[in-house]
Amino acid sequence: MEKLLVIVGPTAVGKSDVALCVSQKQNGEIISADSVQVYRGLDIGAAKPSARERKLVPHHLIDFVNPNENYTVAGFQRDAKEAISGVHARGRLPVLVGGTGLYVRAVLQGFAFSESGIDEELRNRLRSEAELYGPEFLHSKLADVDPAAAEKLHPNDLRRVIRALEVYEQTHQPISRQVEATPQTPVYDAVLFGLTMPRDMLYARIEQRVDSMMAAGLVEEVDKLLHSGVSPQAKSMQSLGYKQIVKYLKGEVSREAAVELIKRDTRRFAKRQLTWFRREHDIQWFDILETGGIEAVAENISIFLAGNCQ
RNA sequence: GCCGAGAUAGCUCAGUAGGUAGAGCAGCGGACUGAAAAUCCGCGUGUCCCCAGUUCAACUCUGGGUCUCGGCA
Repeated sequence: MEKLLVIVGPTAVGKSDVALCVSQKQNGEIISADSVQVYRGLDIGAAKPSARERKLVPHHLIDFVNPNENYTVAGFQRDAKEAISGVHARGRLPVLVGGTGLYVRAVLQGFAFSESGIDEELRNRLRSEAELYGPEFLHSKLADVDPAAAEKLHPNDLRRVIRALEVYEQTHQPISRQVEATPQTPVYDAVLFGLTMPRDMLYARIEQRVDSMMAAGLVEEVDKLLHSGVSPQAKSMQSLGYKQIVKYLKGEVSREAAVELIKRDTRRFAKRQLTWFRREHDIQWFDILETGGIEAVAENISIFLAGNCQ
């Protein structure tokens, strides 16, 4: 089984810095597990690693998707697998680092996605049905064909209700079949590390980071993207920082209000990430404050690896 | 200094003919298998400024104090 180092944690906790440090110590290459960093041109808001950092350690799965395209987990799973093999082929250690929990899990657990892609037409049809008859309508429709899935989903969780219906209509199988099809044994010989820090400190870092993104020209970046033809409706533009700045550029909110919104939504996002990763098994957690900073954490991870790599 | 208004959740504020209190925002917890930085669900977190008094019972009434904000000086 291929070895894999995984570093997860909430946004702004310092994952990239730790990963950079560990990768240098361990002869590693970084594979970003980040649903926004994949998009070209979304630099400041996505907090992409700098050119200098990318020169120091090779980074993968950054900057390779057109921001008007819709990238998905299935694509990420495929691309990540390939990237991981590539790193191994070079005799180096792949370091999967990122805050997109679903992407990480899809790789680690080898989710079995069906061959059929997304049927946009079907999706749009279901969406307009929901608009016409309300979310309850779709939910009860799902209850007819896939009662188990309906039971697990709240009628208001339109995304998932629609997805479950899509799977049923496309494959005539309940969505739970996908879950059953995922392998029970791990796909990689993975060691997982989770980074955290006291909540108030994390929030302070988030606010600081948003301020420096603004100072670095986030507004100009979004403006440029829109002018170069990126649709404000594009998935990439729904990301934190972009969504709110688009609103500002449209004149719907003031600059100050947009900044506050970004901060608030990023705090909420960090909380959701923590909830997600808390549930993940076999994570070795490091509190960055308790451990004594980025370098100390990286050192600890290296020590941990040394003891576990035999 | 005088006059007036106020002090209740992290913030802005509502409220109780006396029976230990509730909205919005913020926050906290949770779910999550092809949009996931997305989507969705749940939860008031409180020395009701302080000290006395009246009362079976005071956040509420009375007295005193402290602080804040207006106005006049």
